[in-house]
Amino acid sequence: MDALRGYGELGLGSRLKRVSEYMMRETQLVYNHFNIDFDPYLFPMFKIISNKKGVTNSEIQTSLQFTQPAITQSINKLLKKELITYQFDELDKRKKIITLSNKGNKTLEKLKPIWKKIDIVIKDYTLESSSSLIEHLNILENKLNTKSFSKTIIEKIKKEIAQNIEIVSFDSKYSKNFYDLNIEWLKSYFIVEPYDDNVLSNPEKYIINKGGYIFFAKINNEVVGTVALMPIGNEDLFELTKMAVSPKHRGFKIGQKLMQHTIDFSKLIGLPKLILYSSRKLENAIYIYRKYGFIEVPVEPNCPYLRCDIKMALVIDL
Amino acid sequence: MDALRGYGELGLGSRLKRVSEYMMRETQLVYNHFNIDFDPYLFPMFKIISNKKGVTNSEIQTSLQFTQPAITQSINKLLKKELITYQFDELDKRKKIITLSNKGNKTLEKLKPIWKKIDIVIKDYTLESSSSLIEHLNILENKLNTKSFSKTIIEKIKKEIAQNIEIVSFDSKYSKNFYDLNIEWLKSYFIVEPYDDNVLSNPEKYIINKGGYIFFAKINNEVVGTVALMPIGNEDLFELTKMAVSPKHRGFKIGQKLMQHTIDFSKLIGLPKLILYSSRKLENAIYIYRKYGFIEVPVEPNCPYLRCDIKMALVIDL
DNA sequence: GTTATTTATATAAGTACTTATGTAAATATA
DNA sequence: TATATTTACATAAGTACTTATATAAATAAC
Repeated sequence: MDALRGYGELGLGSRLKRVSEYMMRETQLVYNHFNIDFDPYLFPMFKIISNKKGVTNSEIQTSLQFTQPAITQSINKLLKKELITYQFDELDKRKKIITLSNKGNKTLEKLKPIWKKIDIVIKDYTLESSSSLIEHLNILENKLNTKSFSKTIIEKIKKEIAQNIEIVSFDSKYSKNFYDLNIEWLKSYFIVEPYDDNVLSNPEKYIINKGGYIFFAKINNEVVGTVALMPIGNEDLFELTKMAVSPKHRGFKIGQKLMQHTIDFSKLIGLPKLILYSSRKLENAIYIYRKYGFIEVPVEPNCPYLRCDIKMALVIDL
Repeated sequence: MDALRGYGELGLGSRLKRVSEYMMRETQLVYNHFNIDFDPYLFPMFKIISNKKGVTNSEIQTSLQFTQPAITQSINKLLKKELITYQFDELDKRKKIITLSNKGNKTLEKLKPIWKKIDIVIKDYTLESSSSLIEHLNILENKLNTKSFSKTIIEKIKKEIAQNIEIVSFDSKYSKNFYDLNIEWLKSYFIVEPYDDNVLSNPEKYIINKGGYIFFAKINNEVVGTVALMPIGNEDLFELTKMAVSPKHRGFKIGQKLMQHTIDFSKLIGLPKLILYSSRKLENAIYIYRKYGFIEVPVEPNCPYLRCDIKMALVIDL
């Protein structure tokens, strides 16, 4: 099947190239997945610039052993992406002193955790003793064939992020987050009813002051999801509502974390039952509701939301 | 110095690429050195075509795991170099059945000994146990930095060729070789005197029948060099003359092999002394003459060649 | 038995480098 | 102090791939 492997040491050059190109492509997929505008080929240069705080074209060249035009071209790409800036050396006007831009520093911070995981995975794949370089390549390619490099990395990162989700209670400083997170899915799936806008704009008035609760999911201090418990009529009955996750952070099981927290909290304060109104359009949400034990019940005619076509209930085992 | 090395596993992709490109460039230098019109990037494809005797574009593609346009483009390059031919499959008119051309087979034969040496050198560099892929790359790059890959390969091949040089005595079938080999250096360094052309065209008449000897150096049955011993006046005195090595095969110590053989032969048949006429322009030749014990003697005024400005003699220790 | 899909190959344009060459500032040379 | 050389960077064009798309023959679907 794989002719190159059959050629042993003779095919080493072509093989190194193949593995390299595979890893580059896969790393690009990882960057794309996390919406980072970066390019694996720019890694060595970007790393040098970030390490040395002020380097010239030719300094990079001697560090990397690429040709000088390759460095110039990469610098131009980094400039186009606005990740670096430069100024001319005052003593030697030919020299361009290159540093990371603000955007570059921000991107660097986003890249660091990814690089960390890449390093871990490659170490996991390659820190194994073997009797020849070819054998090491075989080991590496076997592992890459079993499961794609990008998938492995992405899953590891997601897992770590999921573990670092923090759930916090309402604070007025989160009011804007509460509005933004909810208006996003409302706008994209339905039309925003005036009552919606009122509640979302004044969560303290409509939820907290009426004895309700709002929780937020945070990753590295960034608010990425929310959910609310709102008392309705009967003192013991609460509606689970206003659940939202930022589009950029979907796929990290943030919704499930919020749901688990809400149920745990309800148990803690002794709420016997939660209900919720939703729409069958929101398949992902319904999936989570069912997964956490919500069961479909008949929708009453005077349902509070126009978009509602499903009602679910969860009896809490106190 | 080498930033990429400092980045460890994280820089693996870029590093594999760097090593691969280095090996490709160096392999190209080896092919160029031996005047073989071939390209290291074409190796995997060419090898498949030569192994399978009749393959299609898509068969190559599945064997190599490159993209299909890459295969089409390489096929076009091989066609341009006239190394392959193709014909359409009779059952499926879309399929191009590709085979090596005559020129391709000849090139393959030239390539095989080079590939053998490349394999040996890479094995020498990489068949070493180590605890990680990165460490293996370090070992390889260290060795490649010590001495260039191309130089190592070229030297090994030359050494082997030098060991396979065969010296044979005159046979009329070598007459044309004798002429061609000598006329080449005569033309490029001097003007061909009528007497030269006569002698070179009729070696049997002018050398063999007069009691002289001609030897030829052969590599794989190809005549690559020659030298003659011609009796002059005195029965015991012979002139070493008409020494020539094909330009393509210079650097393999063929001249030295011919010289050693001539001296050994002279000893065997009891010649006490050899003389030769040459030109100081021919530095490489003079170097060999001195190396094998020839000592400069005064040039007589009636020197047989116009170009002659040096006479040398070797007294043979019988 | 026509139509849709798949397969085999070709073409076009883009990318990340390369080699070759150009330009301007700095430094060495005379 | 004028001129030659070196250094720092830029530009142009080529290469060995890539992705996207086209085309024609073969096969499947209806």
